[in-house]
Amino acid sequence: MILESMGLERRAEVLKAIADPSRLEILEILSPEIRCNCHLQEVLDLAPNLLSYHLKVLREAGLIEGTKRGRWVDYALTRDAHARIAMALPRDLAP
Amino acid sequence: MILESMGLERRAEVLKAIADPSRLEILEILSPEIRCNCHLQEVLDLAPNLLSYHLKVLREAGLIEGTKRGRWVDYALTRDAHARIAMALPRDLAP
DNA sequence: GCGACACTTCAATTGTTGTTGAAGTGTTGT
DNA sequence: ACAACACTTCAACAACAATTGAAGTGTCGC
Repeated sequence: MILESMGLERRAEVLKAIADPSRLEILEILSPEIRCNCHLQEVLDLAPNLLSYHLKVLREAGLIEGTKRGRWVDYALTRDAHARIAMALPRDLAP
Repeated sequence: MILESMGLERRAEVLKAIADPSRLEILEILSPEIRCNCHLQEVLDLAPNLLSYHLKVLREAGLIEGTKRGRWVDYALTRDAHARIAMALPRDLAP
């Protein structure tokens, strides 16, 4: 995907993905290191299926990706998570 | 308001405020210069009351402020709009 | 293979947000 | 004062997102 060509709608989608307390927390847990779903489960106090839902939202926004490892799934930030967020922010208002 | 003490909920609120195509556009119009509501009206193609609604959301997030000038209202980014957005973003994921 | 396990998906409900049309507030010009 | 104007607020509706409980997929150990 070419990040430069993100329209307003797509940018809003990325921002919506991070505009939720649980998902903010997930991103911050994943920011320094890869973590399995089970670890998120312990830390976050969410129903398993609800956690799955939030992970899906983040996946569809292109911010995280999961790789299966046996019964578990290891989640990590995508390589361009930073860039996607940067592109989504209002121009000249990024930190 | 002490920006450092923004909890997850409050941070998510700020992000929700900017996670909308119309509001992204408003912020970018306001980013270089102060603009009256009437100008936004012309540019944005939104019903007047709907524009008012979106401006209110941005106001309540502390990102813009309006000052009355006769029949019009001049809107501008707040001094700490940048900082609020920076605080709201997931740590270590800001550009 | 079978049952327990870890997670995901589905369908249904609830809760929030965006949008609309009508009424309200205050300002300008006559 | 009055009417036209610029914007805001209100109440109602539609669209969307979050949450729940139940069913589904695939993996591990016996």
